[in-house]
Formats: sequence, structure tokens, C-alpha cells
Amino acid sequence: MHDIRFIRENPAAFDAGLARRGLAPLSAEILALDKSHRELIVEIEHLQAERKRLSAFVGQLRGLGQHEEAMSFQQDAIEVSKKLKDLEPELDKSKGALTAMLAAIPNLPVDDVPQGADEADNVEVSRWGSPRDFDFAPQDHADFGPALGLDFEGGAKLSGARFTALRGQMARLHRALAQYMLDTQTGANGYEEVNPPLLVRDEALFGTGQLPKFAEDLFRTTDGRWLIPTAEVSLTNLVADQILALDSLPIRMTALTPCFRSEAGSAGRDTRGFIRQHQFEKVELVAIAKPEESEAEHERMCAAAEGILQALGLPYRKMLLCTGDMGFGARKTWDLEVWLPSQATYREISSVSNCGDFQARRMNARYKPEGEKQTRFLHTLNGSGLAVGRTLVAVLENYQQADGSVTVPDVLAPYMGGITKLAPR
RNA sequence: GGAGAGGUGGCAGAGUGGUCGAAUGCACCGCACUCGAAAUGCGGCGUGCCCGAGAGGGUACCGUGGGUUCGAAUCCCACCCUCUCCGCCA
Repeated sequence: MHDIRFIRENPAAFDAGLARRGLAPLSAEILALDKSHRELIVEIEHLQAERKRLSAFVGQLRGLGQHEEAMSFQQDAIEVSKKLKDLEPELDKSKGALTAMLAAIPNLPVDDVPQGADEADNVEVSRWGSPRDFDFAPQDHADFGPALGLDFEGGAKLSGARFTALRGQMARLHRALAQYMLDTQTGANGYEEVNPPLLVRDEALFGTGQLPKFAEDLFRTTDGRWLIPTAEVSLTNLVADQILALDSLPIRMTALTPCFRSEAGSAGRDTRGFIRQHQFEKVELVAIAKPEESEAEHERMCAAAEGILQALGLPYRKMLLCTGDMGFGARKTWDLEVWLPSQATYREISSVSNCGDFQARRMNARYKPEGEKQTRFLHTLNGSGLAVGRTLVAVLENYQQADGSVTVPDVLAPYMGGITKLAPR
């Protein structure tokens, strides 16, 4: 959600930001709405003041037993009330139009975000590790995975395309990855473990920006709730409608949860394999920070995600997303892309975003700066640390052997119950 | 799911149609007293929006949304949430 006052004072900068996002200028339309809306407010508040005054007279005169005089004031008050009844629906209408307009506009990129149309224009920031030299042709996990317990058929039978059952050693490896990540984020990286609800109300999804625009990407329950597409929704909204104490900041939270995405717009992409599923698990990182701390917090969070990839020995690169590839709520995003030998390319495994005060404004999450009377909106950040399903794919492909087996990365040993290798059966 | 009770400022808690943004206490901030502190006294102490260069003024907000009324924290309706008991249940 954008600050109407910022738009009032910097309409050109606002439109320039929109242009960076590939959007047409909107400030003129917004400011026209805003102007007429404020004029309505002035008119209505005038009438309210008048009604208040008259009604107080009525009460006083009644108390004094002067009923005739009271009647005359009451008549005047009735007139004022009538006018108000006519105007109030208009106020609701203009307020609604303004809010709807502002709620549908994405966050604006910060200055150092590169200009671009799509993912082809993302900028590589750094690279870690080097792809392994295979002395055989590396296979696609979708091909050798089933023999190791990646049960695509079973998943499809139960639930349809893009659902997969993990069995035996494969389920164990998946669980080991998730536990390792969660332990690392809660331990070394100091994020508070949270086990949040997976079903949320409209307001939560509005707060993080999935609603009102992206309802078609979500699953909805019969009682009107929604399955979370990411724990970012649950975790970030924990601070909604709060004025946080200074000494509680920054707040760092993490959660291991399933995520549910209907992916309505992506039919045909990654239809094979475990890359794009309607249901997957993810260890999410969320931070709530003071504005002046959010950039450092962003770096810190990205390092927390990178640490997992490094510990697992998975080659990856860090990309700075261009304006055209950033999500709705982000002002700056890094993607971590892991090397997939079968595709001989890097694929997204984590996305780490600073949303500035965009989400905080939508969910009304504030703090009171030291020595100031005015409250201010917090900054919110989120990142994957990491997506468990895609990490499983990366481990399978990068650690595959010529015989179709997969060696387990050392760091997972404490979680694998003695299993050091997944062997085909 | 059934029956009942309740949601008021940071907290506790009063207020059942008019001068109530709301008593009182606690907490907090400032000042006075003190060498300093405690105690005491005095003053201050919610959030949003609008107007205003500012000083300041206006308006709304007592869970949320509607309604009745000249006027609603107070009356009516719906919803949300909390608590107690019963049922069911991992």
C-alpha cells in the first residue's frame, strides 16, 4: 500500500517508480480522487460539528425544561442530519475507490534495482561453488527419483498433477533437509521458531499483498479461509495492528510449513518432476525491523539462506532481481539460484525480499521511534531459507551417482539415522 | 455443535441515551521538595484523518459492520473474538 501523502508531495517520483515497473502513470488520477475525497471530508466534518452543537443545545434546553426552544433546535438538527445521510455514502464510495486504487499498485523498486523486463534482465551478484564434473551424463531427478522413493504416480492418483508422495529414504531425506534448515535458522541464525496457522483470513493475505490481486494463485476453503501460499503470510501478519516496543526490534521469525499454490498462471511450466508443486514445504524467514535497519537485515537474511546452500555443498548464484521480475510487495529482491546438472542451469531456490513499509502499511504494523511522538511504519522482510522441495531436487541431482544412487551430504548425517546413501530398489 | 457470560485508553476498572475521548487507580513522562533517592504534591500522558505556514482548530474512534435517534460507549441487528459449562474429538 502506498502512502497517499508521498504521492501528493512527489507525484513525479511516484509515476517514475511506476514506469520502472512498466506501469502507466497514475498520480493524476489518484490525486484527483484524493482531492475530491478531502473536499467531501471537509464538508461532512462541518456538518457533523453543526449537528453536534445543535444536539447539545437540545439536551441542555430539555434539561432546563425549555421544551419549545429545544424543539426548534431539534428541527434544525434534523435538517443537518438529513444532509449528512445523503453525503456519507459518497464518502464511503470515494474512500473505497481510493483504497482500491492504492491497494492494487505494487511496491516501487529502490534505486539500485536494475531496470528490466523479465528474468533475463536480472543481474548476477555473486556465485558460490562450482558445478561438479560428472564422468557420466547427469540425469533428471524426475527420471532416477522414482526408484529412490519419489512417487509421482501415487501423488497423482491421490490428488492429480503436481502432487507427489515421498516414500522411504526419500521422505527421510526430505525431512532431514527441513529439520537441518529449521535447526540452523533457529540456532546459529537466531530466528524464533514459529508454528503458525496454515489457514488464514482475507485480512492476512491483504496485509502481505496476495489479496486482492492474486486470489487465483491461492486455494480457498469452504468456510472462506485460505491456505497459505507461504509462511510469510502467517509470520508477517503476527505483527499486524500492533505498535511494537523499540526493544523488541528487530523481530526474526522462522517457520517450517507446507505451502499451497494453485499456480493458475503457470500451466505447462515444469510439469515434470518435483520443481513446481501445488503443495511443498518451505522454511521461511521473516524479519520486522526499523527502517534504518532493514537494509542490513536484508543482507543478514540472505546470508542465512546462503549458509544452508553452502553447508549442503550446492553451487548457487545470487541474483539481484530487475524491476520487471520482482514480486508485488518487494522494493528489492535477491534470488538464490541453485545449480541443476540435468538442466545445466541455475534454478530459483530462495527469494529474499525487503518490502520496506509496504506491507506494514497494509497491515498497520508500527513502532514509536525513540523520542518521537508520532508512530511510524515498520519494515518487513521475508525470504526462503530454503524451499525444501527444491532443495531435495538439488541434492538428488548434484549428489547422484552413475548407478542411480544418491549420496547424502555430510551435514545431514545427524538427521538420517545412519543412512548415507539412497539406493535404487 | 448446544447453553451462558463478556469485549471500554499500556494495564485494572467505572460509566445503561445528552455537557463522555470517557471517572478512578496503577504504570509512564515532566516539574517541585531532597545532597541524592523514596514518599508526597502539581502538571502531563491514546490513535487516525481533515483544515492551518504555524500557533492551533475540527472530526471520528469504547471488538467490527449496519440500524434506531436531533443526539449512541450506553438501545436494536449481524458478525468476530475471549471465557465457563456440556457434547464431540487428534
